[in-house]
Amino acid sequence: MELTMENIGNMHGVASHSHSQAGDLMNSSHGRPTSASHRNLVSHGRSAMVSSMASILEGAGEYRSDPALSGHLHPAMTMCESGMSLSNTYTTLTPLQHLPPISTVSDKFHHAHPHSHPHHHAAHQRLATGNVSGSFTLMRDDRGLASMGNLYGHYPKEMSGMGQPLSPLSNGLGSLHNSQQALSAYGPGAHLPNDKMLSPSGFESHAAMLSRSEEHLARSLGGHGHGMISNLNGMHPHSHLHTQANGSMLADRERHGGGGAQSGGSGQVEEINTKEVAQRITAELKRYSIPQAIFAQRILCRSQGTLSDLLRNPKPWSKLKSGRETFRRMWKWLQEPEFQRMSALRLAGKSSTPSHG
DNA sequence: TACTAGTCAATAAA
DNA sequence: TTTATTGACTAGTA
Repeated sequence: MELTMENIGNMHGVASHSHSQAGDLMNSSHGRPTSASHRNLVSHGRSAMVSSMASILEGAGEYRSDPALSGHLHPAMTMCESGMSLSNTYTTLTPLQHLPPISTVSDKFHHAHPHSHPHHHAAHQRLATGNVSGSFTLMRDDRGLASMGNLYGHYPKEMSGMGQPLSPLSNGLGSLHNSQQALSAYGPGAHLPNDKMLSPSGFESHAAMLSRSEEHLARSLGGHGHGMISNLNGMHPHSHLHTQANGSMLADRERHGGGGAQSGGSGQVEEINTKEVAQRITAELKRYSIPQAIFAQRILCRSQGTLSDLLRNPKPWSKLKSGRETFRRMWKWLQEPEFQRMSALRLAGKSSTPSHG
């Protein structure tokens, strides 16, 4: 565990100076967005998490709410530069170098927009952190998610609107309410190739698989997890909460992969329910008052407009090509525990204030 | 060459 | 201030 921290810290060190576009975002793009909205949350004193998240967006260097967090936890940091940072985050659990995800894509970043995005050069600096696997996945849940539950449970506005009992792992699944119908209207053809992820049969299948992944968390969660697992296993196809935690967004990925497709359900994914991911991301962003621009830049390495479009008009996984990477990142981000998500956002912000000191 | 997919930057709208 | 929309560009492929 400690080793992990060291590794992470190591990553941190490496990444902290490899940033550039993220910093560029904060420095030149908006400076300090959401300062008003998020403060709203903070003022509520909902949770250190919220304040953290808020501070992340606020000063990008003010993040002082949680020393433990700001201390050394940024495995997910700027996935843009580090690219596979997140993937590695899970490597500890399973060999997920299965697909050529972020690394491959980030590889494109170099030449993606050499004219307008010269700062992308940082992308290839993606540290060869193949060993920097952050096994936080297990260690943090115990306390991390525990507070997460409260965190979400404290959320006022969304909660009032959602009116649904969020489990510690719900991770803001409030959006699922919408997703339900959204799924129905998923594109012109509701019966797309990836429709299987929604089909009852497929549901049970992947639901079972998911249970495995969730089980990991459950174990860490202790008692909390059981309920979740039960839910996942039950995965009532008729229930409005059909989409459970992280896994539910995934199509029956391991179904055909088994071991190759990240049995842990934390890293690699064969298929992602883009609609669900979009819904959840949207919900999370709202929950934390995270501007699309910030999330898009720091987590996805995309522009605000792109993110907006993806969130509003997510294409079916089967129709995606290189665009899958973007959704993978979103998905991975959702997989992250709250504090790690913050780290990801904060990281960029942290490095975005080099000239500050 | 034409088409598709993914993205960005600018701009409009809330 | 943030989000949504749009036109244009680039890359990959048939």
